[in-house]
Amino acid sequence: MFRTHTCGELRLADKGKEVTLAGWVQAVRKFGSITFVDLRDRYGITQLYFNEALNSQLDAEPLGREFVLQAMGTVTERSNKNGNIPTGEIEITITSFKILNKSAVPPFTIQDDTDGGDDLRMKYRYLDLRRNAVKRNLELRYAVNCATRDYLHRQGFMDIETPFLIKSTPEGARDFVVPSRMNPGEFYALPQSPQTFKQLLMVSGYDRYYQIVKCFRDEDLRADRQPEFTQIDCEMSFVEQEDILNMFEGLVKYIFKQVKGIDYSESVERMTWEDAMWYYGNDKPDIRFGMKVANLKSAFNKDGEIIATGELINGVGFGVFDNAETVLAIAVPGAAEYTRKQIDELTDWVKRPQIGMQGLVNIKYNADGTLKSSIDKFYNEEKLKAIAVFANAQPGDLILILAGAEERTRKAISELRLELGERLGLRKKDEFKLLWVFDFPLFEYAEEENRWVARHHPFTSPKPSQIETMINNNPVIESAANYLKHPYANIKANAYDMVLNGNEIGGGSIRIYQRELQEKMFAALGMSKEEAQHKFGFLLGAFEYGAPPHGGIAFGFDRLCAILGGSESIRDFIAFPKNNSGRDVMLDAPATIDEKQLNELSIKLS
RNA sequence: GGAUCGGUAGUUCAGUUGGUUAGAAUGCUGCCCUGUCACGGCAGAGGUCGCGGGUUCGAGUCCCGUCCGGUCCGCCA
Repeated sequence: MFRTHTCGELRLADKGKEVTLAGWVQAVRKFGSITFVDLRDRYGITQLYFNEALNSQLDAEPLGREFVLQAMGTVTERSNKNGNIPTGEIEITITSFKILNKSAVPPFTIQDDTDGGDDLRMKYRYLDLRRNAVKRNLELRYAVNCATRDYLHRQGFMDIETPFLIKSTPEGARDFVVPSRMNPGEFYALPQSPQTFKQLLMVSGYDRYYQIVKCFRDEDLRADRQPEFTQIDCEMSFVEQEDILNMFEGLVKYIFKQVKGIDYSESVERMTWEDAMWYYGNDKPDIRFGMKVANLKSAFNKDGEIIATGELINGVGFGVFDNAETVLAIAVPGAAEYTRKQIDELTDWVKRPQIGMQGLVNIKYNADGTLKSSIDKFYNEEKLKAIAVFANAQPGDLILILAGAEERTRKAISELRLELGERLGLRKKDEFKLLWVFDFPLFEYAEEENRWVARHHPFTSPKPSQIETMINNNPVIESAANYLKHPYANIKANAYDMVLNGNEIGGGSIRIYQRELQEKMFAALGMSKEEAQHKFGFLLGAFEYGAPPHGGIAFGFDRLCAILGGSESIRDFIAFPKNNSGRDVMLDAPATIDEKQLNELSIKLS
């Protein structure tokens, strides 16, 4: 037997027991003829005490960091206790020991606050994974996994595996492809999601399906994006949007409870996509804080009622506002006392190419009610006051205004809002706020191709009231400049996203389940009948054999874990992640393959 | 495809207007130490300043190119 106990379990109550421990040498502290060793395993650290009787053996077989050691001895009460670790009241007085394996000197310290940089840690990931900090993340991931399976199992969901070697489809992200040796010149694709398979399972009658499954997308990476990632993929039959929202906010609340001990008792907030865009400039707003966006240029409010705010800023000869398509403002609470330097710095921030604004207008709504702005030349105090009130500012607030083209300005004000929320400490890591965003547009206009693309995916159903609009109108866009006037631009989808603290953690839809509507959808996306049959014939065929109404959702598992763990980056919640350029620096993959392999696959490199 | 920050000892970093022998901490090696737990003390080893080119009397430092890594934009239904 290699061990009787782990390195994390012995306590004072075990005093006097004869035990055998096995683990890694965390640290060696030698004092003349006695030696202390911290022995570590997955469960904790236990101190070993080697007295003078073992001194000569230790001299002959010196211990180094990360050696694998088996040690036999007696559980003893310490004379000097260590309150910092759970086993700190005891030590093992060693009677004999055996080095099970030696270790080279590790390239970085195996400690919570390691001295290793990211690159090095990834290269030696198997050492990095020994560290508590990373281990805790993987434990959290496993807890989320268990809670998910537990909840879905109890709700009658079945885990059914779907294939990884499937067919490439042009819609959506780039596919990773795999050459077929037995079918020269042909390729499999790795799934971007099991979408069509889970829909086929609905046709087959497995009315509650789930899978915690790898998905693959050959697109550029980010801190929260990996080329292979894990989804909690779910689908249900005989459901409406409301059923799905209830079922899966139940799942997320259950995860909160099981993993974080949080009772998320209030109901999850809901917001239409239009409201999200209007008030936050963003389809995944962080609603942990306010600072809603005010549209100074619009003569209408969000509901189309005339409010004539455009009069506030137009017609005074301030070209920046007069010529802008959109003028958007946020009131930053308590920031009226920002210095010139701080405001200049914010101005530089919005001028960065990633944000791309020309400048930033500010109005200080001082605590004493006076106003001071960078546009005093054009607006008297009365007008400034009116703007401030419209932007929902209180005395003491700083109003920041961006002007420019609609899409860019919305995006910029959204980024600015998040940045200030961050700087003001309004985005607390331990505060969790869920939000459903729904009624997304069904289509998006793809400028390069002058056609419609599915905003979610081509299996998403339109709102029932708009099916007629979709069927009765020609999808062809006559004039690219006027695409917004096309009836398709206003069709809303039966689609919904779950947002957590400003991150999209899940998204789904009620699907199309009639062949005719699905064919119309493919046609709307510019696909010929033959093309649709060639690419999705299996699905269209299945829809002829009694497809039930169905819908579902998929959660980004890695991202959900990262947010619950208080991290921006998903890499530390994945045991073996890829780097920024999609490389595995430990394996040094991807790599070239030899001529023989290429020949077998009938592949010639260009 | 683009922007931006970084690359100096095993590791994490400092290195002034371009100027003597490139430093610190930590790790590593050796010796000393009977109660440490970030042990301590003494001594020592350790560098193609990512790579290539240029400017200069002289380059870790300036310029150009390139490779590698981080973050972001585009992209990611």
